[in-house]
Amino acid sequence: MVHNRLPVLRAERGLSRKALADAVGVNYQTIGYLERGDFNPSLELALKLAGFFDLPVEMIFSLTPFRPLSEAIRAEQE
Amino acid sequence: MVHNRLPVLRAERGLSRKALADAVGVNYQTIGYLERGDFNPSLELALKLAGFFDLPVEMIFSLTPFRPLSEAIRAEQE
DNA sequence: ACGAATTGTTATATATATACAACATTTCGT
DNA sequence: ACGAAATGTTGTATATATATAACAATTCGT
Repeated sequence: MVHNRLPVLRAERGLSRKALADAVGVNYQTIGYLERGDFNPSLELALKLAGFFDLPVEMIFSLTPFRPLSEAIRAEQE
Repeated sequence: MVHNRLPVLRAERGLSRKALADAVGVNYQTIGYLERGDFNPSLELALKLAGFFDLPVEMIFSLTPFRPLSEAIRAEQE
């Protein structure tokens, strides 16, 4: 199972699913499936999403659960 | 289409396809398909491969063609 | 409070990734 | 030079990702 930070990243930029879907060239419902964890993106889609958010793939998708970004930031400040 | 550096990385470590396949938990022929570009790995497999090689996904898989590692190293030395 | 946009969900169809088997060809150790 | 391991390739079967449609529920702008 692959965990993802799509909902947070999308929310942070105030994007609708449709807007994100258009940006990476997939159907808007595909984004919904991904956010709900119904399935994982293909590698190609993952790379496009990483490109769009300008983040490494690993910061968006992970084999182990993500810490909430808020926590991660606090931890980093020690 | 996704480009990949699997053949180089595997060769560099003197691994057989079977050894790599076992390490990431897939059939050895799946590695063959990937190296030949017959299809792309799932995101899950890509993350496992990145973990195995201890490299970011983007250094193994890319939407744009890779420069040969040898060239990339020379370019970096300028 | 209204309508419009967004989201959640279900269903169907197609494309793609993976497993597995079988076999020919190539490479490698001794 | 021999056998063993590794590779390339083809075919079949199954699981998963994506597109699309349809609709109910929710959120948002005005």
